[in-house]
Amino acid sequence: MARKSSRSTSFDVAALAGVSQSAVSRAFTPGSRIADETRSKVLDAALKLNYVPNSIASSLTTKRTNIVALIIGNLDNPFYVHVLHTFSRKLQEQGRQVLIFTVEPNSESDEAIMHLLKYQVDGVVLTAAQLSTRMISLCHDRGIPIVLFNRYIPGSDASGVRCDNVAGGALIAEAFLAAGAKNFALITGDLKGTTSQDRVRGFVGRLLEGGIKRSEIVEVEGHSSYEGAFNATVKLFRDQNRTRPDALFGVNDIMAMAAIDALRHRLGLRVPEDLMVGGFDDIPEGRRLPYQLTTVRQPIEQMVDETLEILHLDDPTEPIPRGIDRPIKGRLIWRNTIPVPAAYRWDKDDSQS
Amino acid sequence: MARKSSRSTSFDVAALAGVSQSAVSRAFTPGSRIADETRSKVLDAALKLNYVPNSIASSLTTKRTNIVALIIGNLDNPFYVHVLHTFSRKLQEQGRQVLIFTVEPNSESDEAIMHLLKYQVDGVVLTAAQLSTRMISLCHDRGIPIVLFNRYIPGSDASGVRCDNVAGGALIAEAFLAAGAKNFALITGDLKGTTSQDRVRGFVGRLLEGGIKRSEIVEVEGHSSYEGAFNATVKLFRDQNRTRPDALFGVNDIMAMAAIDALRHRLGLRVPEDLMVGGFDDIPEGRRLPYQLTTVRQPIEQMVDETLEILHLDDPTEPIPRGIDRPIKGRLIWRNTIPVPAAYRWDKDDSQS
DNA sequence: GCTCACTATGCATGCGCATGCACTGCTGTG
DNA sequence: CACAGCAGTGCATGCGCATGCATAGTGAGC
Repeated sequence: MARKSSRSTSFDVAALAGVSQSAVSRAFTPGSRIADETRSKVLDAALKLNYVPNSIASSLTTKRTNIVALIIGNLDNPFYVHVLHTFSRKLQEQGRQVLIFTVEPNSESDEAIMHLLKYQVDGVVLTAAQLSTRMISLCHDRGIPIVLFNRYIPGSDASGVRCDNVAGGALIAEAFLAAGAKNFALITGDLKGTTSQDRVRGFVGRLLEGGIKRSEIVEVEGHSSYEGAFNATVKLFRDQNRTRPDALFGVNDIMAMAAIDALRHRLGLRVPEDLMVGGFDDIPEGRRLPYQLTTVRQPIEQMVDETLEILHLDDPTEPIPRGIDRPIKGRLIWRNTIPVPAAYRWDKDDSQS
Repeated sequence: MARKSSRSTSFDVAALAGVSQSAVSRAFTPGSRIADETRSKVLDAALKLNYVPNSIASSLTTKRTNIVALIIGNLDNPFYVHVLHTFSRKLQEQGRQVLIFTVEPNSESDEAIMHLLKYQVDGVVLTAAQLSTRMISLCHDRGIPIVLFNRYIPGSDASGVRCDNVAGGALIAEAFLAAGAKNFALITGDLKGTTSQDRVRGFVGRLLEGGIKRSEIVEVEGHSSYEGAFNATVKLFRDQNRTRPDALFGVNDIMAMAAIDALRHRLGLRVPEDLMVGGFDDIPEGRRLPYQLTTVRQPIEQMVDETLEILHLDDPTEPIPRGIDRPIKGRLIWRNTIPVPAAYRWDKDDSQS
């Protein structure tokens, strides 16, 4: 049997049910005017014929595809996998689906945008990738809302939702200071990304307030990968002629975990005894026994909810929201890679949720 | 400005370029008869108008959406994330996109199928989820090829690509035997899934050949999660009145890593000195220093390639391939959680690729 | 019993593009 | 020089459905 064989249409169903094609259409359109009796006649016929409405065809008239594009640049980082999962779950609950566009981490996503425009998606979420402002207006002009997730483009009218990374970086710095650290180091991915940038800024800023003028900042080439951070850590501690850092901030959990592995298994140092480590994201892997990483939790659920709210998928007549910036506070999760100062002990949190 | 504002159509472009709408269509259709001069006139006009072909509309006539549905049940397992990534990358190279359908691990994906049928996808890949045979024929009847990835439904005419899990399980058993293990245990997820089933079968089968009649099999409730395996390991070694196992097979890397964490950090045992551990999948996380997991590598690239080959997306007139079963051999990767017997030392492999 | 208001339904049309067919004009061949 | 052959183009149509509009049917109110 060749493909495209039997795909019954609303006309087939109409014929079998003894009604008009419009009736079939209405039977499958919630909130449309149709008698219960007619609807069930239609549904019966549809069942017999294995009819499923062709949403491609309906998109042509409604101008809604119920598809949301998700541009994702770093599936190696479980944090973004979690983000993807959360979007997919929440959108499915609304009867929408995620169309994935994978791009090289930190590369331009302009090409992805050109492709997704073809698919007439209802909205775009961009995570972990760069984007030119021209593309933003291309989307806006065509009435497609786009939200940057955990990044922003200063001075553009693109809307975005992000963790308050400056405040988050400061939380780690504060934890280090409270735990009595003296010499600070930081490992980050590409500083072109606003995410890393802000975390570094928040961290260094808080240190300055604490009277620390100097800290070692290592920018890993490429994106924020485990391997990059591992090698950077080894290098950092091998080349060291000056005093060894006693506090290391990995700008995300993956990098912090890589640093811990390098410290323990390559450099023979103990965490947190010889050196404390802080991370960022709170990925499930960091909660595991070998790590028990102290980190800043990004409230993914809330961030996704805010993103969907800005996208306004339910009401395409609304003007596209421009220039919205929703920084959401993260929360410090005390575990075992930073010694908990007595003053903080009450809110140590090791929960899984 | 309201949405849906300016979305120019092929007619607009045609008008500006001074040609007919058909010419515009042809200008964007590779391999279609059009003079170079006309094409560039059209492309110029299109550029001016920010025209992008509406692939939804074209799908209506061509009956091709260039969308492939991927049903995925377990994004917590990096293996499947890698699978997703590979599919997305390879499909994008062909000008196609992945539409994601996330389902609960090991739950029915029948509902997902009903939804994806609406989107008129060109093909379906199903990973890590159950499926009724009724849904298979529903897809087949409508001319939509579906390939089961790493699972199969015995006796159905669904096609599938999978790692040869029986042979893979046997590889681990063989490694254990060669390393001199005497008492065997195995931790697995839901045995309803053919993947776990086969790995267990291969493992136990090979042990029998080696004269081992008995091994401890622990089936973790729910899906193959880290947490489940961790708790199961603790329980297994605490409740033990008999001789302690000296070889533990985690039916996938995540579970093996969970077991290692439990053994080391909860039970105070050393791996591989007190007890050797084998995994399955070869996820990047298992290569890291704290684990260096000996495991069976699933050749993802090849499996994805075979899947795409079976889907035959380029040639929708071909009959749908039915009942194909492509078991692909995995390869044992020697690392450090099973002591390498002298006879095997030559092929120890620690490469990252 | 008659009209009004409203519900339920059908008819006709258009969404944006691909494509079969007809037509034009041009090149090459005998 | 005549005509076949073909590349290039436009016209018309249909893909499957949603929806505005017209109409038939129903019940309520006087």
